[in-house]
Order: sequence, then C-alpha cells, then structure tokens
Amino acid sequence: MFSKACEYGIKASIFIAEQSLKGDKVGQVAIAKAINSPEAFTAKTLQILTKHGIISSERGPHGGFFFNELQLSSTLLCHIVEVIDGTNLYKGCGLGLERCNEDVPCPVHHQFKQIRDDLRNMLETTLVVDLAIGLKSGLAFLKR
Amino acid sequence: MFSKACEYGIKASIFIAEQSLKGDKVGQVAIAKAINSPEAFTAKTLQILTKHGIISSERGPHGGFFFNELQLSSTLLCHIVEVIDGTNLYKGCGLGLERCNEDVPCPVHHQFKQIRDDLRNMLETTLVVDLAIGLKSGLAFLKR
DNA sequence: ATAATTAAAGATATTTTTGTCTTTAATTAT
DNA sequence: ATAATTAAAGACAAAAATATCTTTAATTAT
Repeated sequence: MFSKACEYGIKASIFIAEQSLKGDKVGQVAIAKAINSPEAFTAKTLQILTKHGIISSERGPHGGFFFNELQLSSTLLCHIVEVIDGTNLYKGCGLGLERCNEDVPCPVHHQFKQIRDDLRNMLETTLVVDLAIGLKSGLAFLKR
Repeated sequence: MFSKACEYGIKASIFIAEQSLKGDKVGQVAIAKAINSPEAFTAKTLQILTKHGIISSERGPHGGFFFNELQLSSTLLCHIVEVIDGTNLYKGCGLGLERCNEDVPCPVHHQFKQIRDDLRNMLETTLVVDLAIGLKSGLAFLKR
C-alpha cells in the first residue's frame, strides 16, 4: 500500500505526536528505536516532513523532532502520505492509467472507485494526534 | 497500489479474456501492443499466470495465450493479484507490521480495516471475464 | 572559546523492481 | 525433414527504492 519510507513516516509521526502531547522532543535515534526502523533512512523521511513543515525540528542538545501546537492539531495522515508517496494511491487510477476518469473509465474504474474514495476520505480525516491518543489509551501499539 | 507487473497482469488478462470470448488466442506481441506495456517484461508476467494455471498458453504457429472455459468462468482479480503481488495489500497491516490483528491492533488498524476488507472483497468477487464484457460493451478501454 | 549533542546534507552501497536481449523448446505447416 | 512461429527460460541491464556512512551546520552547556 505505502512505501517503506511512508510507513516509517507515519509510524514516526504517531510516535512523535505521542511525545509532543507530553511536551517532549525526541531524537532520530530514539524514534528509530521506538518504531523499529533503520535510523539513517528514517532520518531522511523526517527531513522530508520537516521541510514541508509537517513536523518541527531543533538541532543541538535537547533538540529533536516535535509537533508544535498548530501542527499537532492539524496534521492528517494524508499530509504525510502526500509528501512522501504522492496522491496516486488514492487519487490515481487502479491500473495506473493516466487518462482514466469518470467519463472514460478504465476496466476496473468502477470496481475501485468506492475503495479509493474511502481510502482518501480516511486519510483526509484522520488526525495523527488522534492516533497518538488512541495509542496512549492502550488500544494500539507501534513497535513490532 | 499494485506493482507494474501486477498492473500489466490485470490489463493483459482482461484483454486475453476479451479475445477468449471470441474464441481467439493472442500472442505476447499483440498483448503488449494492446495494453501498451513492455513486451518481454509482460511476457514474464504471463509466464507466472500460466504456471499458476490462471491462463493457458500454446506454442507454435497459431499459438498464444487464452482462457479455457473453466478459467474464463472462474478467474477473479484476486487470483492474479495474489500470484504476482501476494496478499499483503489487502490481508496485511496498513503499516506493514507483522503482528497486527484485531486483538493487538496497530495505530491505524481500525482506520484501515474497512478499506482493506472492501478491497479484498472487491478483488475476490470481480471476475476478469466480467471486466472484459464491460469492455466489450464500450464502457471502458484498456490501452492508454 | 570549546566540547558535546543533534539534525541536515551528501555520498555511497545494496536490494528490489522493472526492463531487455538471447537462446531454447514446442508446435505447426510445408 | 525443414522452416516458420510462438512461448519458455535464462542471462543481463537499468532504474528505483531502501539502507548506510561520512561530513557539515546549528545549538547548547561548560
């Protein structure tokens, strides 16, 4: 579904959000350890998120990654997915055809439409912070 | 969503089914041309489908690929997807976690469950031949 | 100022996916 | 039998994704 980079990006974001709820910043090393991902590669992904202003970062001692208040309250899953994997997954055609649309649909267009719409809707309405809160209340776990 | 190999596999299958409905076999060259895909690479994909008994093939003059009657009436999208991409897309976890399930769900498990179930259901109930028939009636096109 | 800490950036390596080319084997028609 | 046609198989190449390593820049604390 998502690329590895995107999976790490989502997992890292949820973990960072969880820490941000406590007012803590968290570093690359701790993040990679927490979500069980390759550190340097995950760092690249974090750079993408930082560049796009989805998360914040600070260098130096006591630095690290975090969501500021605005970011924490507004970051949706779709924001992360879009800057890492793009929108093709849920906006494009199921068969990767360029010119497939409602009027000139590909053979699987109607079969896929509802699912892609639902996926899109889910990504566009799910706040990362809510996933982090769900995590906090013990309903779900990140590292596995 | 799907790998290129899988996209070619699906498109090729729909095209082959369309020809099989007319009682025709069709060769690699014609298939690749019809679905606008790299010939040799597509041929590899067809070999996978043939090996798994999803489509049939015959060598020599007037040979080519085709669905026999049983194959034509029973081949679902999920059969093609499973032998090429595996089932991870719609059976696995949205974040690629090994041990994510209903009891010990990952942070996005509930967000993704319905969508993956719908995707799975769609792939498991859509016959390739029906897509080919839809194609025949002019509602959709393959090559783009 | 200096050292320590941390993210950013760049270079490189590995693996996987995608794609091509060549040879082989089967089948058919002559 | 021979030639033509076609899929199968194998070797190889290119591109993309994934992963690692090294250097640089910013920040903090001493």
